[in-house]
Amino acid sequence: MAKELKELTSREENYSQWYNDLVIKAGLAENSAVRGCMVIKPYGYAIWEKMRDALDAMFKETGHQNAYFPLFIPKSFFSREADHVEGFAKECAVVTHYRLKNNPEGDGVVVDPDAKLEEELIVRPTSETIIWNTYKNWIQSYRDLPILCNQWANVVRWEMRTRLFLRTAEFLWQEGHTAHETSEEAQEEALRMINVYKTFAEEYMGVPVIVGHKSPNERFAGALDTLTIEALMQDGKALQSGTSHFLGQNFAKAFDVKYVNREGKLEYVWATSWGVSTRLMGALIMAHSDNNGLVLPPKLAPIQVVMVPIYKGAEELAAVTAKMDEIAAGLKAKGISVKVDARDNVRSGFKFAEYELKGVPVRVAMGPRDMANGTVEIMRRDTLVKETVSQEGLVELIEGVLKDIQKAIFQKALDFRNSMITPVDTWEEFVKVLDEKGGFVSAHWDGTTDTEVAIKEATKATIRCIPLDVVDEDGVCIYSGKPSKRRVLFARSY
RNA sequence: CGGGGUGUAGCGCAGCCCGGUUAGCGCGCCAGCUUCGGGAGUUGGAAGUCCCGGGUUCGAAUCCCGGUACCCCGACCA
Repeated sequence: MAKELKELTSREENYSQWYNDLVIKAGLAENSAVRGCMVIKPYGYAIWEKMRDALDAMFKETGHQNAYFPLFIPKSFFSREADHVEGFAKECAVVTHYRLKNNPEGDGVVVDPDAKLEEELIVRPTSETIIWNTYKNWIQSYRDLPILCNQWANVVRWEMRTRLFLRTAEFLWQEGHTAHETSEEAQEEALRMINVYKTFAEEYMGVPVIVGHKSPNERFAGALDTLTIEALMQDGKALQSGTSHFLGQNFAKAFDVKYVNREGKLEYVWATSWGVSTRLMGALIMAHSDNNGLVLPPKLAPIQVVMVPIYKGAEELAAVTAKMDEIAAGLKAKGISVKVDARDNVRSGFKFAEYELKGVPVRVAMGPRDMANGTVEIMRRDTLVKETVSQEGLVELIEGVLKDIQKAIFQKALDFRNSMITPVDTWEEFVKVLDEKGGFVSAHWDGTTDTEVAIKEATKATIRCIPLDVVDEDGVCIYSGKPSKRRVLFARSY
């Protein structure tokens, strides 16, 4: 394996290839036999579980409950909201039959033509329609509101081009679907949840994000407003990492969901939906990793501390691992996840490289010299700096180092991100920055979809968002020269 | 869906152009000995429907036709 692991291509050569190799070699995921789908391996799934658990706790903290809705959506449900159909029609997997039979003309099986469904079923690309069809039965009065549900599920979108984690045909996600009495309440909910995502991205993933509104052109199909968190990858491309939508009464109208309000009158309910997916895994990998492999934030690392014994012979190994087990017990008591790797079929140098590839935040190595001196060697993954420290007070030291790594990788990503937001005022500058520097470009835009589309065609850059904290400032659109009231963020993106 | 590339042992590849003994190499795996503070050395061993189907030929990993899967680039999208 030694040589093979070294073959991680450098980021500078081909970022996409590097990312793909890293995902596969670090044991996170691989392509499945089914076109565009992925197999998430145990180590990758352990990271997803960490993310899922942290998010789930935050959803519950904000008053949400989990539920589960069907995988299959009758075609007729799907077509009730016009914008929604248009947004998803091109990428739906469709179930047309319910039975196979032995091939009468030879080997294998064929679809039984007698088993054609009356109405085709769509494999959910998102669940608004089936959920709103259900909510119709749940809601009659203002006393039934709000409904604050989330579901953890898989969805299928038959994308033309796929990339591990970033865009797969099937992906895992959570989708929140809420129903409210008033427009204001629904909008507050949408804002609350995008801020939950921001907190999660920054405090757990260590990935700084910009919160803002999508332009009308980039909005979710069927939404009145889409809020987004936009992250920046190390190659200067943006990644939409989570969205929260104010759906207005569109789905309530499409599925006829009315409630009796406090004045005794029938009214359509107001809705939101919000989601993040396994794409966050891609964000995590691309935001922090280096040419030695993954760099995981301690809060999401399946293994936070790995202990590698250095020894000659079985006796020394036993002695060193006994001491390590003792230290590990102390760490575990503090809630730190530790692995003592006492394998004797690979050498310690191999283990070092392996855990670096997997992004384990802290490595502790101990050999006979340390045993004699009462020390250990400790290395942090983010800086790769090694230090020999006393075994005395080691648990507290490691606790501190983990916190420090969590902070440091966020700060590093934040500094990089901030250095990659470039204000420009002319079209020439705009094109130049996109081509030569990348990252976000802060520029005036006249607010029209025509201009946005023209810019996209000319440069491949899209409006990532209109930041929530944008300050109003008079200017002229970099493309059309028409007046503009504020800057928006453009970038090339995944 | 268009352009380019790849498919040969668990993994990474050579061989193919120019058909010809028993299909090789590195890593990994199994056994032994020596090693062990940054991806060990050595000796022996196991492991292959050469992506699938058809064709040409005395003979096909190699040539021809068809299919299929994956990767990169583009259009589309979270």
